[in-house]
Amino acid sequence: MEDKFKKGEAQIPDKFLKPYDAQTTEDRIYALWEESGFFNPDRCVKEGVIAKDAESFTIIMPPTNANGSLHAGHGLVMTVEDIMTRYKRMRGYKTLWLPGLDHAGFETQVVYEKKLEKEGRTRFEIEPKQLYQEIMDFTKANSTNIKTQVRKMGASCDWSREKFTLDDDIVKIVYATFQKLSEDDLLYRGKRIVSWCPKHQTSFSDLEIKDEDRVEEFYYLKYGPFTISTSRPETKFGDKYVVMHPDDERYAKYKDGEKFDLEWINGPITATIVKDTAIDMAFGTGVMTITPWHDPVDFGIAERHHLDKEQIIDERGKLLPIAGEFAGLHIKKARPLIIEKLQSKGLVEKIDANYKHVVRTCYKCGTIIEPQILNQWFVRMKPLAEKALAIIKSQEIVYIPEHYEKITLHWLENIIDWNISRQIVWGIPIPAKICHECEAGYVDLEDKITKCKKCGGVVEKDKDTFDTWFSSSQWPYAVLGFPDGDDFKTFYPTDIMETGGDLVFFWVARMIMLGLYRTGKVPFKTVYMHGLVQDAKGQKMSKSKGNVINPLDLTSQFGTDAFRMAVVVGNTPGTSLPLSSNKVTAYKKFVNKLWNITRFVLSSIDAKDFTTRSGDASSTLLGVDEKLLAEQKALIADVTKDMDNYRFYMAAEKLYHYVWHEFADKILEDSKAILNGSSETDRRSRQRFLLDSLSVILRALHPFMPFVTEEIWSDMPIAGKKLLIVEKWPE
RNA sequence: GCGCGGUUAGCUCAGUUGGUAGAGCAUCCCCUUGACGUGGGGAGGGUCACAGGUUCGAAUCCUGUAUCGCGCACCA
Repeated sequence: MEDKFKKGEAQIPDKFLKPYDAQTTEDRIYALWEESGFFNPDRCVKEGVIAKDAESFTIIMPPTNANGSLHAGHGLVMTVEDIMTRYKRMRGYKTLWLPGLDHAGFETQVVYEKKLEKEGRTRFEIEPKQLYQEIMDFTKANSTNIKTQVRKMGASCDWSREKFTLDDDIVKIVYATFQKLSEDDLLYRGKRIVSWCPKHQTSFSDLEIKDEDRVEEFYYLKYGPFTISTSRPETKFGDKYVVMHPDDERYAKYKDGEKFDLEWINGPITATIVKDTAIDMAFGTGVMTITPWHDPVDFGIAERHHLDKEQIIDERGKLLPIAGEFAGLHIKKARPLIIEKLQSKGLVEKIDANYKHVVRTCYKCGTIIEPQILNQWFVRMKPLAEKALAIIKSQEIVYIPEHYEKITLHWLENIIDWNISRQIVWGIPIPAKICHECEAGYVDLEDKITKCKKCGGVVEKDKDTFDTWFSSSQWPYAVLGFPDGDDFKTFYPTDIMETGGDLVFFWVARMIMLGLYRTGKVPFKTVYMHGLVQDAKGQKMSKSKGNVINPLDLTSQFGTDAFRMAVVVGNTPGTSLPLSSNKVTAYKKFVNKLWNITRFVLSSIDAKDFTTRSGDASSTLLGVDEKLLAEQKALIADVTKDMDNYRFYMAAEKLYHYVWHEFADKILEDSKAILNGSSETDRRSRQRFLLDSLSVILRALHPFMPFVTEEIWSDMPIAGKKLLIVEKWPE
């Protein structure tokens, strides 16, 4: 090894004679950053590395679900947001990246229920209070784990400001919003048809429903003088209204409100004719019977005509006494038996076995959603959506990529009221009282109401909890201490909301609406949607497919810097990203390349002669090096433009290409001759250029590869240097 | 049905106001050179899905078609 360096005069640190060891370096460097306090913008100002009057730059980290460990998607989030944060910090902004954890109501409860299932237990046998405590313990245990993992990713977020969605101050703000919505008549409790999952025993908003194409049997049944059709004969017990279009000439002789008797599943009934324009004359026979309790369209018709509504199926999916001999049977088992009976009575006209239609299912367990009429809290969305629409159209909030704007506008224009009640224990309890007698509900933050204002009946606490998105949609202003906190004044509105495209309605649109509603300002100026991480074959990662990549496996194998480069390069916002270990390997080689470039550069100079910064009197560059410097400056300017326009994939690739194929392959190779040459001035000029270039490269790569660059920086012979994390971005 | 995307080298994808098609990986050939073999030099490989249109000029803009995704809404 020694003779290789015989011509270099300089002594280089021993560590450069060995390969870069990411494992031991990363934890050490992260500890160094944390001790420095530079993740905290206040500390940066205090230490004099950021100007007191500097402009602020804020990213609120999407609160991580505290119910498991990080997956590859989190790895991408942490990487992209850290790149933005480190870049802005180096540009001199008062930079805040605020981390948080989400109790993730339903999601966490589902995870915990699976755990219970494995232990042979079920949530329905556990006292709500105990269940809450168990899940809280589970969440806390996971939180510690997750925070360690976020650190592993190199996230330079301000841990001193970390928040949890169940923190007292957050809950207080969520409650205040609930009350304000009520005062502004934007909140109501209503007996409305909601989407109910019979397995999870809770209602959902329209977003938690997944449509699924199915081929099923479609039954044509005789209903008095009519033929009706249905895919769900098990709901038909209580059907006593037969509906047709008022303009349908085939049925012109029947009048609205006319009654007639007929033989039905369990005996003779009296039916009433209803005329409604919701009927599609071209579909089936143009006649249908309705089940208002279990179908949204039927519910609408019943509401318009003030018809009776009867529950047929209970919360567990079993038939109620109205089903007569079938009562107590699960609908799945009951269907063939009901058809059998109908056939024996001669009421089945025909069965179409290949009926294609869409079934609404629970997005989590795939169980068929059973619409039910329930008393729930709803937020009137139209007025909130209108303000959001205006703001988005005025470009006060910019979407990257752009097309998410159109998708959002479309959703907002067709928005329906938001059911925020969930029948699960894990969440923020709804601060309201419900009347035992008449089911009226009252917002009651101070626990004062004791009697129903309508009927005088006894009231008790609402047992439901908020939809977790109701609290997370208030996250940006809640975590900053709205309305009086200093942070709120300094850092709100935030600059960027960086998240996955799958949350565009669930979270982003609702944050905009509630942010505008509570603070009168947008919660963020830019929405940046990263793509979903897929496996090497381009398939979505899922636990059931077994192709989930744990980012920590990759970082421990290849180093965090390599992982970060792999998820950034080639990842344009909004498109999905296939991740393979091949790609990570390629960037591990790049880390090694940078390491060896340093080894060459440091061994090429005489350190004691080069401890000053560029621009120093002794650093006059000769023509060739001046030209190289100009090219380098052009590259950096280009990269800076990419950074400012959120084209990180491009910035990273350009730097990679420059460092490897320009600086290493050409400049370093050419340098060998110059450094060996007889001209002292040529040699000095080149040495100066190499050292300055390495300084520029390290600073430009730092947001992408923070660990290895910081580690190398610590050995750079530069006078008055600080930690690289707070050095200036090159210009 | 309505809406939003994609279709570029074997694979994964870039291509920033229209100006001779790019990268990484893979393949093939050559090379122990003061750092790095986790390296260096070089090569092959694309009618930019298809058809029209605008233009001096189109991967890029417009129209249509095909095809693959995704989202939303639904008819009993």
